[in-house]
Amino acid sequence: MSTRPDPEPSLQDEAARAGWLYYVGGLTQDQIAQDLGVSRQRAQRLVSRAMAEGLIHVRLNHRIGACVDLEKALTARFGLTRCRVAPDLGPGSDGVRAIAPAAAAEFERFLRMSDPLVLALGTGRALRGMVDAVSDGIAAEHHRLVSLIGNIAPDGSASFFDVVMRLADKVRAPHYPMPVPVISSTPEENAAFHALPPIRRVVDLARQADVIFVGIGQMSDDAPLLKDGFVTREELDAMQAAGAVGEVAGWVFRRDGRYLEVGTNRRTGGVRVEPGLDRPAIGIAAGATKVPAIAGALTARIVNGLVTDEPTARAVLALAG
Amino acid sequence: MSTRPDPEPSLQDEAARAGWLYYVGGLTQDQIAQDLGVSRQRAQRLVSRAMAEGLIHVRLNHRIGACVDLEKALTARFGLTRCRVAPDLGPGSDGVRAIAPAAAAEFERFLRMSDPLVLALGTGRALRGMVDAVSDGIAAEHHRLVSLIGNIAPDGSASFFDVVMRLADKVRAPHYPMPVPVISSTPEENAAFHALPPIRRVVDLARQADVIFVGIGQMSDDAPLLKDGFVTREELDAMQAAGAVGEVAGWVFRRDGRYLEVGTNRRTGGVRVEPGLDRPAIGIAAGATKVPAIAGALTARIVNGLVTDEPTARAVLALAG
DNA sequence: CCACTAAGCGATCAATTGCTCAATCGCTGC
DNA sequence: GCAGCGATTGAGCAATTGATCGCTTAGTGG
Repeated sequence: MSTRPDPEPSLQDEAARAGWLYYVGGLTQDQIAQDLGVSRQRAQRLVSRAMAEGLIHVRLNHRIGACVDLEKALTARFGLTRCRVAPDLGPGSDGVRAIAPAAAAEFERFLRMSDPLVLALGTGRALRGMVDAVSDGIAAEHHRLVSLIGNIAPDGSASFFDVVMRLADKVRAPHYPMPVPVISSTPEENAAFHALPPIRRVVDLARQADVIFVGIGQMSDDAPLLKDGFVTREELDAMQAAGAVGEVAGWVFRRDGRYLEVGTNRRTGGVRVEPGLDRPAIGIAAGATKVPAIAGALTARIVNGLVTDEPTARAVLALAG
Repeated sequence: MSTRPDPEPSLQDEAARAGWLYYVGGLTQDQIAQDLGVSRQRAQRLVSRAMAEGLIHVRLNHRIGACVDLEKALTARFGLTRCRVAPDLGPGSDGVRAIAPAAAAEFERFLRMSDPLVLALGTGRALRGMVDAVSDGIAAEHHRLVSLIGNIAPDGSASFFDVVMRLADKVRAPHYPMPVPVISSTPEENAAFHALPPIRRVVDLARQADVIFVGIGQMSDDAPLLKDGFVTREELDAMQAAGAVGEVAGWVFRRDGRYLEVGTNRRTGGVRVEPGLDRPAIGIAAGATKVPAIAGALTARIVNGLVTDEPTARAVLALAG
């Protein structure tokens, strides 16, 4: 119908255009096919691809009453500076899916600030989801992104630690990974790493971060630290016996949010998030198994802000009354 | 399935939740119906309502190559400070639909700035669309919104002029309407209005605006000024004979962007956007009939930024080559 | 040069969705 | 008290959509 003189649109361009016509324009896939001069099946695949690759962002522009109430309750109970509760996505669904857009929006608030900031980040699935949901094209060259946690895994795989890198790539900000083992095999090895001047500089930068975003891990039998091979079954058992319920940036804490003095905490690299900071320290976490961990981190004010979902928020309040 | 203890969710809450489950969660309407405990038809109506009421925002997160090229070409040709070109929504569609999200994003950039700004706005369908697409919940109490154009219509209807009010309502910013006739019946009446001290204060505020957002109207036979009854057929004919092609905030200009010295310009209230400002003056406009008007406003630098759509961008470049 | 693999394409078909219509509900005014 | 009126509801149905399958094509390695 409309003649398009596109010389050579990339596949992504075509997918984006199809998604735009479908979701914003409200055209049917048949019309899109006709407009783009392709078969209907191809149009359908383009639309689906646009969504899958995150070319189309969908955000909820209404504060659902029940969620606002939970935010208020959490803020009051734990004295939070920021709190967002995303609506439930239904029983079968993944908490990370639900909180990723809200977490991204929260993060973008800081990205858009005009004063230069140092933004410190942990790792984990929740943060990964957040980064994927951040809009690209927000230029943030004036901010610095620094990792709180080491990027050397026991098996050498670094795939899980590119949160800062992926983000830096998206927003074109300088970034500072933490080139130390997540957990060294001995306290001495850890100390040796941290004695090196280049690493000291990264650590100092992370310590002076203006804003902190971290996931919160549980220390139950399905602990991420165990699944990813950072702690052994025996170490986990020992720390559980010592009261471990959760972990932030690899540092394990008890039910009341106090850090353990034993176990892998003596060998954990990177920067520990100190309780009671006056700067924003936002926890991003959702899921039934994380409830005690989240409650602990909030109680001790390891984090003073929270992004979570509806069932988790309810459970945390029920647990911590 | 999941038990929801919602005491009394409002209709909007329910719609928002349904939309969230559908668009973000990817559930089918049957599942949503089951989850919310309503019939499938009701779920479908809630989802549709969520979209219609703008509770769900969809944004394209990819710069389509062809649009980027047009932005570059317009920027180079007219020396613009900002330029956004939204993809075509297809032949039958309305240009305003296409540019509203992009315009809103542009506007939100300024809203989010931490320094207090004076933001001046015109009127028109394009600005109205932009305002509707602005996310609510961006607190902007520190900015001031001021209208460039009078809010007294010949027939007394003010429905068209609530752009600033609607916006102020959304972002909770103080706002300053311009309580003068859009176009007075005599130059003397206009002068009398502008001599009043309270009006002088609003005018002064608008003159010192840090950022300006305006629509661009055409002066062809379907001119908005004529349709809305601000000028008579005879006045339009006379101004067309004098070379009128477009209008910004009610002030009529010629093909080269110079303001007319005749016609209603001698009686137009409010603040004229002066050519060549050093502050951002963003035009929001799309549509085949507006092409000469847009080209004129760009040529004379009445606006130094533009948000438009793909076919309009092509046409403007073709005309002003 | 040929076999093999992976990716993309179009057709068919079942599931999902959105629209129309008649019935019901709740409210207003007589 | 009841007729009238608008809004809301559920049922049925047609259009739209997404998945599967076999086929073709392009690229790879022997």
